[in-house]
Amino acid sequence: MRYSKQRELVMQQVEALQDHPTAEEIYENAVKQCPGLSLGTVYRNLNSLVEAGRIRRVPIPGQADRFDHTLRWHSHLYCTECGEVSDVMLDGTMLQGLLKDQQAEIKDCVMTLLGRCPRCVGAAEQKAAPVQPEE
Amino acid sequence: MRYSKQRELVMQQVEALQDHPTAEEIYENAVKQCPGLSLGTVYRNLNSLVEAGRIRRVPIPGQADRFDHTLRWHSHLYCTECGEVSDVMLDGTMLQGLLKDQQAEIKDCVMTLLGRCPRCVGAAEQKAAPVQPEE
DNA sequence: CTTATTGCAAAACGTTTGCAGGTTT
DNA sequence: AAACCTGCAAACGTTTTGCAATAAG
Repeated sequence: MRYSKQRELVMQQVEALQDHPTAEEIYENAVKQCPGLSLGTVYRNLNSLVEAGRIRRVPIPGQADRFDHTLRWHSHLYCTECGEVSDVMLDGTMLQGLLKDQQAEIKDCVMTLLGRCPRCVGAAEQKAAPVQPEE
Repeated sequence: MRYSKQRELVMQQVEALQDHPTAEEIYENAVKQCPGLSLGTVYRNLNSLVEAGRIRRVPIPGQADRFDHTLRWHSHLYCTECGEVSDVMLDGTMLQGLLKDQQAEIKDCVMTLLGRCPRCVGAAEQKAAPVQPEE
């Protein structure tokens, strides 16, 4: 990955705006320091930074993705009242307690695991070729 | 909620297609039994069925929402290889073990909790009026 | 008869992409 | 000079919406 002023600026903004900004918010702040910057470039750079593992993507169901400078594993609480997204430190054993938490009022939990299903893992073991490989 | 042929058909399809269908897939199957049905109507009915608690929405990051007839709490595994979405029975204490599961290979976990953050819960307790209430 | 629901088409939304020109190495 | 990166604008896929017509209670 080659250096670019725009990418470093995007990286800086994700670090500066600690409140899980959207691409749009990052753009609005970054364009002040780099007039002419385009939203498309912000999206492209967010994608490469996520791919490079320098930032994390935080998908909020039904809304624009948000981005997070914190790399360590954690969940997010989207407040259905004020719309704020806050960090929730969570490592498995804490989940059960969390769901009964007194402070936050958890109404629902949207969790999607990404990985390979048992069928694909099994297929790879046996033939080193996956079931229905795609793009 | 008034009865409608289209809504019951959508409900039927979500129950029949157990593999977490998208709105598009539900439409393609339903239109066979109801020529002239429109995709907009399918979306509208999926929304009211979710709101009524008769079905569940399953958001897959970066993809179209899927829908699920199972109401009890569970997570979903989106296989990054074959694209299939399967159910994962999961109740807190199982999470830690699951993340080290031998069968499925979990690469990432996208979890968003929905609820009210401590600030909003606190505000409601004190003044019975929330911080920045919205729609 | 009143009002929810429909089909249609247009638009909204977040995001990606093709291209021609500019920047980095 | 080669490859990458940019701005711009157009296009994308998913979902929502305004409207006049239809169907349910």
